[in-house]
Amino acid sequence: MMTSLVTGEPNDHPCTECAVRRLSVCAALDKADLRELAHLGRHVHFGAGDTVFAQEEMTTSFYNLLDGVMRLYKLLPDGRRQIIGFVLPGDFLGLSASIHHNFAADAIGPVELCQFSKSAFARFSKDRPDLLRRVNELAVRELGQAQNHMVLLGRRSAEEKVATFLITWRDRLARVNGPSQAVSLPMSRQDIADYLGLTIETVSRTFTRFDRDGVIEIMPGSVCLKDPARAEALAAA
Amino acid sequence: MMTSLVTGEPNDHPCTECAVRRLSVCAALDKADLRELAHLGRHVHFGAGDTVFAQEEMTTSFYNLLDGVMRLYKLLPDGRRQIIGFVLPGDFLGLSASIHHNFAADAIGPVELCQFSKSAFARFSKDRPDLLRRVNELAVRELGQAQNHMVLLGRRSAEEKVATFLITWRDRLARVNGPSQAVSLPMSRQDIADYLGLTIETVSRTFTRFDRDGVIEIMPGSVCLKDPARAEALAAA
DNA sequence: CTTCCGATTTGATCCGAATCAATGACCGCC
DNA sequence: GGCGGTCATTGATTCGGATCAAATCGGAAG
Repeated sequence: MMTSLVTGEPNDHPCTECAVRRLSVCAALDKADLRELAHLGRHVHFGAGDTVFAQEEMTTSFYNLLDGVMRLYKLLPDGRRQIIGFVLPGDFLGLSASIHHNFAADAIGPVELCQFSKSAFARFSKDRPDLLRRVNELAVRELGQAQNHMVLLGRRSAEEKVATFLITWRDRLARVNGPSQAVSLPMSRQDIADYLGLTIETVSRTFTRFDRDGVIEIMPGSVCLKDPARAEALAAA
Repeated sequence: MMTSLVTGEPNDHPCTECAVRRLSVCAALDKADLRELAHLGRHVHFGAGDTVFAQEEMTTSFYNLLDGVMRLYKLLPDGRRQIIGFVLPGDFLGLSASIHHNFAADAIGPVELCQFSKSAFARFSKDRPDLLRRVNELAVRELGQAQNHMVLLGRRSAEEKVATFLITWRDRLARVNGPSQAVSLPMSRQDIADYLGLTIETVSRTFTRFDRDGVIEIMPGSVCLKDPARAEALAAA
């Protein structure tokens, strides 16, 4: 847990060549600012299952995810877990209303992150309204996702939850990798269950039913969306 | 529905005397800026049950709630409703990731709002990093609330949901009105049910049980927290 | 004061998803 | 190639909360 590798002092990759720049918070910056920001960020690596930060831990850094997938979650004292989101390349990580994190973040597979000291980033963004607005934009987008997820958790059946998850996840993957019929699922069934407010058994049964009904085809580490229209109908209704 | 009363051209109240300033987005502004902002905002009134804006409606304004309570909700095509939050005086309203609202907002009782044209507010905030940071702060706080609510919706029992709601609502009221054992509940049982992902019957039964067990005393339009410690224990576990 | 009507409470029953319990598939590792 | 372990699937049963169905309350209007 929590073994990070710093690959290169300050930041040996010029941000101008960053694969996720157009998706990330950095899209708001011009060349000169990017060059300056490059000195503040460092690349860090975490292995599969590693915890990048724990709930209640002090917030010292912001992160941009460069590669891999992460899960964000909150734990109740008795061990129940709610996954509040999955993180994809380009997503910004670490905004918090307090000086502590109020959720934990794990690497699902190996991940690469661009890490910024919170105070350095705050100093850098202080007089850059474009960057502030961009951070705002990302926070508001996340808020919108959270609101959609509340509807799913509070008012949808197991079948609708799973269908909605597949469609939403496919669309998010498409923004990063381009569209594809194959939907890669790097997270475990337990992760999906904890994201959807279900048990692992219910998730598994629903996948199996969708497979039998020809909506999807289950494959190791992914599913193939055989009938996207039907899946979308289940998700919308 | 949607009949608003504009009380006074531009804004006849000086913002310096605004009762909710310390809670609102305006807390970030100095006297000169406040005076300028006063010209951009106008006070509007809505009656009990009025819809201030509907889901999918174009986003034209931001609002500060001055007085009263509102509900924010999303509807599914078949009529299922999820209330994603209640709004109290000082709360900022209208942030959206798109040009449309992605939820609807109703006045629960009569409400007073301070309305700003979105474009005018954007122009005003453009070169005021302090204000941008304050908007950010409020968005991040709301995001935190949404994340907490996801845990509640996904992983808590009916009893825990109701207890958590009472404690959280009491604490929010306390920030506006100061602490009190009486917890005013201006929203209907149906509203509470749609906020907690339950049915009205389950909410009612849980209230009744808490009353019988001496945790609360049910009163018209409010409850009295007889045993806050026990309620907090139910909410925490 | 009485009537009316929506909001709330209470009761009986049902059902979807959780829980409990094996079994089966897929790894990495000797 | 077999072994142990984790993760996923499948089946049987239970249970919490939903649904269906009446009462009952309480405030507004006359």
